[in-house]
Amino acid sequence: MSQSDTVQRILDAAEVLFAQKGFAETSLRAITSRAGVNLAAVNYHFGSKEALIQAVFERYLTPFCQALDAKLEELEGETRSGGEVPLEKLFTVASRLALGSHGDEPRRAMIFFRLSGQAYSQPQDHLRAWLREHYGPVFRRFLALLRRAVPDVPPMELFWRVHFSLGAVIFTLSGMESLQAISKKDFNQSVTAAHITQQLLPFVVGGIRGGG
Amino acid sequence: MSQSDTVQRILDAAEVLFAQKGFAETSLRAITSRAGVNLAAVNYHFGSKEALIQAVFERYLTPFCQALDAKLEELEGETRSGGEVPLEKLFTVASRLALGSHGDEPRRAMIFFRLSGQAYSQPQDHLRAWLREHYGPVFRRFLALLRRAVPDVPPMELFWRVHFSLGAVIFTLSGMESLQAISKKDFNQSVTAAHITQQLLPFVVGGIRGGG
DNA sequence: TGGTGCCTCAAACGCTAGTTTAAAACGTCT
DNA sequence: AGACGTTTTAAACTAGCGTTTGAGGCACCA
Repeated sequence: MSQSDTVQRILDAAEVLFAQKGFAETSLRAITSRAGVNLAAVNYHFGSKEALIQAVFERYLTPFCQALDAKLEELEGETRSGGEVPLEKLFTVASRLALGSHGDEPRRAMIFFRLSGQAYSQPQDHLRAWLREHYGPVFRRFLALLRRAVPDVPPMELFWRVHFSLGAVIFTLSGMESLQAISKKDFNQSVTAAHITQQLLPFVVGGIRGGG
Repeated sequence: MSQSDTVQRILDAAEVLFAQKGFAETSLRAITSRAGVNLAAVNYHFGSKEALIQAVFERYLTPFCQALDAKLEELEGETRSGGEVPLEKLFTVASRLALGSHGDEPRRAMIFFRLSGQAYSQPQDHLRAWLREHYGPVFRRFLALLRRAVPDVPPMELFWRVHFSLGAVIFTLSGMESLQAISKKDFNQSVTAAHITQQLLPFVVGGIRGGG
């Protein structure tokens, strides 16, 4: 078993367990047991539990943000010759990337949204600060394109509405499995990632534009 | 120190600390220390930490849900003679009640929204199930009025959009203090509860109606 | 005054957590 | 084959957790 193998197995196990039970409620013993590695391996390879949490985020977020950044640059290029990117297209691009930029099934995206939800509801802002520092620029780039897509919405209100949208996405996907049960019971219809994003798009677009 | 005094002091301390640091990260020792009572008092008066968490929710939610239920009944009465309650009015009523049904400043509402966020991102659905069981009927009553306010939105989509809205609210108010910092820096404008709900209303209304 | 419930208190219990240690195993190069 | 840096292993350590215990305090009524 090579080094990277152990590291990857730990990351895989941690990703799933953190999403399932939260950071505090997931013990290193549970992670290493699931990964089939020794308990001490986490502290050996990552240094601490906190560092492991950051590593889990980094492994997912870095490819996604690189892909998003490239795509946004492409879109900026298109609009340099006048016009702006439609609101729907911006969100479609982002969601398609979030769901499929890793080559694996969108199940991982779900797992990761759950993680994000827990990161945000976490008190200590170590993690939040770290996320903002590392991935803030892409977010601001997205926001700039957004501003040109809805020029009639004042920047201040747009800022808030983007956060509202983020909340809708993360919160919903965080509570997926319970919502899945409700939805199945009330509407006899199961829930897929594609299905949810399909529902999300009109809501977010309507919300950003504002109503009333 | 009378009994109810100790109980209330524990609830006060727990409410703040749970919101600040989460359920798992808040120890009974921290709670009793802040409350100025003995460690064993929690297990004596509430039985367990889990029961204390439920008690915190109950103390807040019961008055709110009673007030909301009464208000909804009143609205139903108005519409019995034909017509339906406008979307804006439904949400205005709900938000006003959430912010002011306790006689104290809306700061408590913020604390409570943080709690809700943590309850939802929590893995064990003991709490979620308990909340649903106790306060589900009011929610369904609200949903029924909503359905009549936007008859052109299919029930399935409305169901999702309501959850998206809930997510927007809880997520935003959960991350308040960090958003406060950003907003102050970028827009030189501080953030109040009234201000946020004012921003939320058009977003939620637009989102529920849907755009695109 | 003595007894009866309710409450408080300091101390301890059992347990699990993250982390550390030192020896053993492994792979690689001379 | 032997030495060396890296990785794995089992075991222990320290700390903090929720909970329990039994003695003590306090108000109230006979």
